Amino acid sequence: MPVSSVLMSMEHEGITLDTEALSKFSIELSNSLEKLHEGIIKDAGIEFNVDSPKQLGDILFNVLQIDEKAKTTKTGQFKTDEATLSKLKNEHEIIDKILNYRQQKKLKSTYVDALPKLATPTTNKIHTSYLQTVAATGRLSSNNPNLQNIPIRTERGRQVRKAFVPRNEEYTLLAADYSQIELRVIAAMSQEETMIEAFKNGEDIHASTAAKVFNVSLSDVTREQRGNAKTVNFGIIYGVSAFGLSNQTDLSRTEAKELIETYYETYPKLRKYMSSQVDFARDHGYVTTLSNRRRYLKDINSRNAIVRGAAERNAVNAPIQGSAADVIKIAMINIYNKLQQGGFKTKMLLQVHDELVFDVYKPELETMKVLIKEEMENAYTLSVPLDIEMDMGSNWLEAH
DNA sequence: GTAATCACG
DNA sequence: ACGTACGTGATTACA
Repeated sequence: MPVSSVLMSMEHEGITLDTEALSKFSIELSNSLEKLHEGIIKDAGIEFNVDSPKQLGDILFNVLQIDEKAKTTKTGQFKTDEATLSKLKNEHEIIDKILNYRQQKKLKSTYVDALPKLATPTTNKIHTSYLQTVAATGRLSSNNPNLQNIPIRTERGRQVRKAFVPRNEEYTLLAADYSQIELRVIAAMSQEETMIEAFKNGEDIHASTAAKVFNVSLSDVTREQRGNAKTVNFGIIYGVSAFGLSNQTDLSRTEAKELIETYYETYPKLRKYMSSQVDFARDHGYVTTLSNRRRYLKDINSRNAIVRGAAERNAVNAPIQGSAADVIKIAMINIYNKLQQGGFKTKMLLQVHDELVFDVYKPELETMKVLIKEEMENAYTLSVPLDIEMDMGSNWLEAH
């Protein structure tokens, strides 16, 4: 309940959009899309709707016969998703054009063209809605428009993020995000000393994990080892399988299985904690977060092993993801109250699961850096420190 | 209304 | 042999 008034303020405040930058970008994308579309039709040798996965699958696998062992979806259509197409990049020149077309079309229709239409004409501000009763774990969700999935991973995507700007010259955007909050939560909840120690020492957790599981010194950890350790660390939060890990890495099923086993030997309390969560769920029918939010798991005792397996992963993941959500909500309430009490002009604008975005009145900047960091790090006391990264700039990309 | 796809943490 | 990592929302095609 206390979060709701904070969300109301954030929704009402809105964030300013550089609509001119987006309309220029839209024209660029139109030109690029037209060329790609032309090339795709030429390669196919026949006119078809490139936006239809059904028609595209027919062209790729029946007409061009790019892959005789093409996989299908549960409805019998050929799969044409990114993972599938990426593997076929070297088989035909059409593939790369389709991947580029898809990416640019997504950016244009979902963000570049859609967002300016939602801006209030007099202010150029857009106002999302935050929902507290959608996500099963206690996270927020955002819609109309969703401002929790603004692109960042590709260069073109980052152009979209650049269009989120401070309200005027007197303000700067500041983004503050929790560093590895879910891993810190699982380390604290499981009381896994080795992992707690790594966080207390301010270590790079993925490198630290790699050093331990591959039995090398921290300075000898290769990029590949760190990458694999990072994937396992994330996988643990979701309830990894050897299959899932091998899918996400270059490791074989057997290697993935061995890595998971070594991981649990390195962090034995983690495995204990995870099975205790599953046991609790079997006995009570739900699991809880730090703030006692419950997630009910009706399938936890299902006779169907697939269904039960999914519920067991939920039993492990929900307390972690949900506790991280508890922590940031507490931080939001405390920051909001401080901003109100201090009569500051700075406003909290956005929440993206482990990140808060502020429009900071420049004369308040030094005060805000301290206040925000302090409140986020001390929102909840765990047996591991919470660490914040923050940055600022004249747009959301620079602030991130 | 559902499926497929893809954007984010 | 099966089916497999957690949580969302928007767009498009299509029945």
